[in-house]
Amino acid sequence: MTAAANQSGRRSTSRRLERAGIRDVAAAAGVSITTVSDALNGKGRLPDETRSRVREVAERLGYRPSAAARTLRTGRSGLIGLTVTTYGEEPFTFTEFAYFAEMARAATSAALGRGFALVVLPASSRHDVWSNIALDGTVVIDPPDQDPLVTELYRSGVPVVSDGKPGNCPVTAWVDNDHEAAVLDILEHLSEAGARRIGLLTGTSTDTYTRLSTEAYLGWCHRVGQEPVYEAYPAHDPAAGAVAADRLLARPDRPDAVYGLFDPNGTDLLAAARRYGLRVPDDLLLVCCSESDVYAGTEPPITTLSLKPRKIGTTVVNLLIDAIEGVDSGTGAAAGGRGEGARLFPPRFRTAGTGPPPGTLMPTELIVRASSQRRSPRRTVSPPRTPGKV
Amino acid sequence: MTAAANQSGRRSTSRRLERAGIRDVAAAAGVSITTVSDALNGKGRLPDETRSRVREVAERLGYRPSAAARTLRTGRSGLIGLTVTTYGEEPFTFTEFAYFAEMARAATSAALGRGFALVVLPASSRHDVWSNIALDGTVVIDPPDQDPLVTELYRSGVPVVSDGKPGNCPVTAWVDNDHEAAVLDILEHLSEAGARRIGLLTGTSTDTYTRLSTEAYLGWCHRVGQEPVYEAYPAHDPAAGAVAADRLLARPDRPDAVYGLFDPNGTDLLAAARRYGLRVPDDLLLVCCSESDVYAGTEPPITTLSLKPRKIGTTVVNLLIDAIEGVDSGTGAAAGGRGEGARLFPPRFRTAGTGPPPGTLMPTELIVRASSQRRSPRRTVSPPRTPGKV
DNA sequence: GACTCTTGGAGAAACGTATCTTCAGACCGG
DNA sequence: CCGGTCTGAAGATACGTTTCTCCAAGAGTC
Repeated sequence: MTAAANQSGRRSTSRRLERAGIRDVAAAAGVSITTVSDALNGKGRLPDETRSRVREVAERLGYRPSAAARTLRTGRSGLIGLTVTTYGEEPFTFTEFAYFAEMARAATSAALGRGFALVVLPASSRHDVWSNIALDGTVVIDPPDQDPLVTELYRSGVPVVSDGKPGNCPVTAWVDNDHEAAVLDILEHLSEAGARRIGLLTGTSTDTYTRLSTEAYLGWCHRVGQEPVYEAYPAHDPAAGAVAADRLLARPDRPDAVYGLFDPNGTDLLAAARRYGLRVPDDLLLVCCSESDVYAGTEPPITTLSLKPRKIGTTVVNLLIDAIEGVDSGTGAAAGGRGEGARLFPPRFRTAGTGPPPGTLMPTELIVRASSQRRSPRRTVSPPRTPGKV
Repeated sequence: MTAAANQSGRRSTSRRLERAGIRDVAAAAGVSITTVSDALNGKGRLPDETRSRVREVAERLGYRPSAAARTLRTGRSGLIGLTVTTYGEEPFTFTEFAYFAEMARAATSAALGRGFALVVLPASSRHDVWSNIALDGTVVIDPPDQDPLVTELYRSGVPVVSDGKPGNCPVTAWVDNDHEAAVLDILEHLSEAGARRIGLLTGTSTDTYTRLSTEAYLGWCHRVGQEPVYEAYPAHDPAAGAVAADRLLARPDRPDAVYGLFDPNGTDLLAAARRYGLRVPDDLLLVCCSESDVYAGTEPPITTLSLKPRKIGTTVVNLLIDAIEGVDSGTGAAAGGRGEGARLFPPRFRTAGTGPPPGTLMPTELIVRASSQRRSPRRTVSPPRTPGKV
């Protein structure tokens, strides 16, 4: 009795109803484990006849390779983390704003298309959950400065791509909109529509989006010679947004045009305007940043800035997977092919060419509707800003 | 030279920069890997001194246990699949409707609280992606009849809990609203507000929600003696929804009250009413099913039915994890502790007590606003229907 | 002083796959 | 007839844990 036969025999007596393993397939097909593995994965040198026979047997037995074993062996899980930011008490904002929802959807779809699946992981989740999952890489949305999580992941060799230009933490790559350009575009658009004093509804948090947008506004005010007129509120609190919108329109130096940085600002501003008897767009021009199409149906329809979350999600995931597959093939070839000599120059992961990580800027889209035009409404689209490496 | 020393020596010379493994920790702490494992996992019998020393060394080396190895050994990945339905061309609806978004958020949060993470997997995704992931269980949203995916998962021993009463496929458990009761509630509410002829805006798809709701409406019409007045459209197409809303109000037998089954119906109906010069609620009473709070701010505010997706998401996940942990401890004890004798009664997974899978009905909430009341608006909440096992 | 318990911990066997290495035989030119 | 190449496939090892089994030494007991 050979060792193999003994093993398979022991298996079959001690556990009956378990899932079929590769050994069972091998035994049933009368070949070795190696042959089964090769046949199923399209590797090795096997005649087509053997290959198809093995496949057939595997199918018949309902064989499903163990993902865990494969991951352990190959070092690849096919899993990508999707980190979502946490605001306040609520577990996480995920889908709080349409932006996240759209972005996550596109990211999931893009990942799936390349054979990866997404694991949703709030940044606030317990460390043990994080480290209990074999991730090939991580997408992180708008990491705060010095994010310890990102830093640890990056240091432990997991590629990290961020949506939103990262502050101080090292990432493999990042993707963001050109927020400054977008804000300047809008301010210019409002000025052309006749605005004399443009106000801003912004947030109190320190994420990149809020910061860059606000700075762009303040810089523009300074250049143009307008006194800044803005209200800031905690963006995660919708009720605070309504209050802030009201406050903005109640000021003695009430603006005649407002840009709101967050999704629900449009309706809030509209409601506030109504309360103060302001007609939009006649007395007040309105633009807000939103991915929602409800603003096409409001009275009047409101001009919105889209950050194109779908494009961003897709790009982020593709960059990440490029890094995952690139890293692995690169070190694999260098370490495997060379032998002892290579030790003099230990392969550095992703550190080759130390410099700022490559960033990509994505164009935004201004969807012009009635709320920001004093003349007849007409729908235009801003020319796409050329995306470029930075 | 002991075997262990030899091994660790070989390791350290051949691979320098790799992550620290449990062996490295053991060597550094001067103990065996068993002790390290026990110390870190709180098992075995070890004095606190040893435990803390090992923990400290592990911390110093930045040791992170390999999730893949752990999963392979324990058979548990800590991963739960979240299947989302696919409509039409788009990859998947996930977050298309606020319902899904809320439900997914609650599910993620609940899972995380119990140490599990969620993997988002469209039902349409390639089979190889599914089988490449080690899932401890799956949440499936509104599975169609005879869903092959669900059937295979269930048969291969993976617990499956569905959101939405499943048609013909076997599941471990399911959770759903009492859609029939909810619709009857609304029809009654509208009747009390003075409606003489109630119309329905429904979908053409065959999912449980659409089917049960429509049937409840038709049954009610039959009982009350009203001729049904409804329009159906493909729910995944927002444009078709607007058209259907228009069509419904353009009919010669125009209803004086409408219930819309899908989220955007409220605004669509409002717009259509405006087009036909109908005042809400004076000429037309309106209710729609939605989780969005934009309907609190419309003119007039619209009464909505909430399906309480958060509760459903939480419940679904908790049921699933209960099943996961229950199953495992059960078979583990039976198979491991008994030895040969147990073979006479092979452990059956989740089949004990063959009958319909346990279902849970969750109460819905009717948020009454101005659109469905002819008198002064007042905000009430329907008494929670008693949830019960079926 | 022989005995049982208890404590602290080591050894080694899985878990199920992928892959590196080896090997037997067929084929082939000289 | 013989060394070499090519084909088809088997053996063995490693991936990094967890856990079952077992052992040595000290503590208590009669």
